Amino acid sequence: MTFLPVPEQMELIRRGTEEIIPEDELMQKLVWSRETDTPLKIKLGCDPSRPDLHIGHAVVLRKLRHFQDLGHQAILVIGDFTAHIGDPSGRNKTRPQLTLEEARDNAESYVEQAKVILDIDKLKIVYNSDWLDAMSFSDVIKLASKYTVARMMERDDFSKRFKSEIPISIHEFLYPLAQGMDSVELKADVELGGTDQKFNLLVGRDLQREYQQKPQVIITLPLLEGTDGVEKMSKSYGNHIGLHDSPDEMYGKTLSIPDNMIEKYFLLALDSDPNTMAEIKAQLADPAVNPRDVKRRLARELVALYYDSETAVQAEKNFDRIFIHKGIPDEMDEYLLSQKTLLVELLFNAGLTKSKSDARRLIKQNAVKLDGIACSDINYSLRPGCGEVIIKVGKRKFIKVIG
RNA sequence: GGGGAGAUGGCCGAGCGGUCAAUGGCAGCAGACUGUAAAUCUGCCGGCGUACGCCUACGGAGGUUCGAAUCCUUCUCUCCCCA
Repeated sequence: MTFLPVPEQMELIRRGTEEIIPEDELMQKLVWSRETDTPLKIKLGCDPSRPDLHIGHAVVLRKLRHFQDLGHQAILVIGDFTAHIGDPSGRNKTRPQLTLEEARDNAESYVEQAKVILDIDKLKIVYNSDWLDAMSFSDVIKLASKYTVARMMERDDFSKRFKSEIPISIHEFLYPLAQGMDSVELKADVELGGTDQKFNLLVGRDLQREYQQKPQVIITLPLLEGTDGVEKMSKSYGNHIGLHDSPDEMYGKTLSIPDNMIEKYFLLALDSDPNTMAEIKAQLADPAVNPRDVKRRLARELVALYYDSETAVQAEKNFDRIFIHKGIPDEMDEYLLSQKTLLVELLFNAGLTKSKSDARRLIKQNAVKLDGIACSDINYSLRPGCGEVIIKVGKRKFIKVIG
């Protein structure tokens, strides 16, 4: 393996990163790697407690992929043991603790999804329970003695919670130490993570020093906000664009992001090169260009990235038909009408509303349309023999009733 | 170990023993306007019934009362102060 010259490697590595700490150490490592023809060990920890990947996760996975493309050794650490502890990062509540078995099952699905981004054949996958589970209580105490409470409290999340009198469990202090031990175990050269992981990544450096290793360089990546443009993308906020979302969903959700997120999405979600970024920036600054069109390009390219360009064009067409021309989708679920059914009943049974009361509310609010005509009668019912009726609920829920 | 405060609907946060399905804010949903953007306006926002109705709910379990989210007992959990 011959490695690219360091400056060229650095250019790709820097793209879209928040911080590289310390940058000169990274360059030294790259120089050394090139001279000795040894790939660097790039560590990325993943949390298998929530295995549904979205394009927010993809940001850091893409960075790992960059390193793979540069010929370095990517190591995915499945945090099965740490998921068992519950990472407090970015939470004001303690996360649920999974059993090791649950964590392992989730990990499989995680890797399955990550395949879209990573070169799976060259990826090294390790489970941190392999070494963490083997530690004895006295090992843990010895480890814990290497860090102080004051240093732990430097972490923003902990100090905030402490100030606002929100509980912090002792085991949460152990989380960064456990993650740091992963770096020691792997002798990682570089560790990647979101900006919310900065503290944990830095602890890895400290612990490696304690264990007479060369400390890892840490690279943090910005957190991508979700479709609301405010909270970081997360399934629990309901603002995520899943890697496995259908092309239509992916396209539509992307168009729903606020305009001020367009640039960030091009950079982080699409991993655009500097030339493209300059172009996008210019377009957004140009009053003659409607930001919507830039966003449409974003949505198209995003779908093309995870599917292909043909699918992306189709997704755009579908979108235009449904939302711009107020048409109906090609495909929708069907509901077979076997007997006279109250509309309210039907909406609920078909899963279009979360309860019958909800269905009634929506009908009263003119949100339910039968073949394009709003129905505000909560007593309306359909009977067999009425033929095909397309029911639309709200902006995007459709069902075809066959009666 | 001692003393004090507190646990309310997705979150924050009000709540005089009856008029509380529970003020308000956020989030969410729908309608209008749009570009599934932003801003704005309107309505909804526990479940079941087309209404005045019923059921479930204010940390858990008991109790007082005609009646409790509101009072008492106890349990669980959390925070603060002192040691």
